[in-house]
Amino acid sequence: MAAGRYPAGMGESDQVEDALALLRSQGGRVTSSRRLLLRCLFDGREHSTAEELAAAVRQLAPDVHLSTIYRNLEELERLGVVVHAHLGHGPATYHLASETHGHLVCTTCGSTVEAPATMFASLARAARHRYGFETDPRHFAVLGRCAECARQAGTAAGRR
Amino acid sequence: MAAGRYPAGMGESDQVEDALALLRSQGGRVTSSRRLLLRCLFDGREHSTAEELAAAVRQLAPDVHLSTIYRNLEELERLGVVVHAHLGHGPATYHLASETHGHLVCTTCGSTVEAPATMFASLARAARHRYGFETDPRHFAVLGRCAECARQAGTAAGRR
DNA sequence: AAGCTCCTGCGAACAGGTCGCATATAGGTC
DNA sequence: GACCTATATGCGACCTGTTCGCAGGAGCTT
Repeated sequence: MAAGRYPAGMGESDQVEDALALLRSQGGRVTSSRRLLLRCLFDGREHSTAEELAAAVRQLAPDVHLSTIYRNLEELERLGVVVHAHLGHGPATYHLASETHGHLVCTTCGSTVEAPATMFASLARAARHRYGFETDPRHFAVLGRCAECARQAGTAAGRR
Repeated sequence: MAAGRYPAGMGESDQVEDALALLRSQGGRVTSSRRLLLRCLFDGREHSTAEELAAAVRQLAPDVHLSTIYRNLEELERLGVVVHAHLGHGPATYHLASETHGHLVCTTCGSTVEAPATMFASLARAARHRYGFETDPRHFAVLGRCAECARQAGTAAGRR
């Protein structure tokens, strides 16, 4: 689980460099910790916490500090490269802004299901219509019970 | 803002006593801090944080400790009397389970709009249908921009 | 190569929440 | 009403997730 996460191919390098170019164009500087962080974001699984990203980055650069990860994530978020979402009670998770989707988080087992933005379309329409509220489809976290946990709860029903 | 929140009339007393009876029927004990907490929950505005509830309770019983508030809220949640929800980045907010609704939280100004559960019906249906996921309509927190902030952002558009 | 920024490591601080412990108190029993 | 036991409470310590201030280091411009 720990090994084999990072730089496998070279596919995402372009995207990493694109993001770095954007960063530079805004007066930011290209540093190795930033490049590594971006690489981990593009390579790793989605929904990484800051801690997980720090661990991944440290496999190649052991001295990168957690606070640097946080600061860089904040910067990347300002640039629109990544977004974070709060999935339940734990730490925030970060993923690429390009992979916009909602999250269905199981409060029983903690698993998360990604739901396409289209699933939220009617809700977004209703919110706009009734309240003038513009929902942000990136930042969704809908809690409930995943199929498996719902089934188990159903089986043991009447208990409580 | 500080004065006049608690025990105004006697209207909610029945509900408070109902909840206490439920508590007692489960082996719990009726204590003054619990009665006060319930009263604040019924009287106060919805979406109170633990800290706010503690402040309200302390107006009548200054020695009630914050951890007691947390423990009692946890207990009341287990009994299904209250629920908590996470509205954005701040502390969790608690409200009566009977007042079930979703929340639209403005990420710009922090205001929250309560949305009836019906607004989430089609989302809930889609989630169940596609993923077998049973959404919990009490625990929603949908982020975005309220009408006012959206308008201002629209007015100043092209900036950023 | 110098110099001005910006970035980083580091630890301290912070916020929100939880826990363990000794003491107090609710509420059943005699 | 006194007694007893389980439950609640106050209190402080702790924990997790995140932010901040600072001094030193490294990118980019000239």
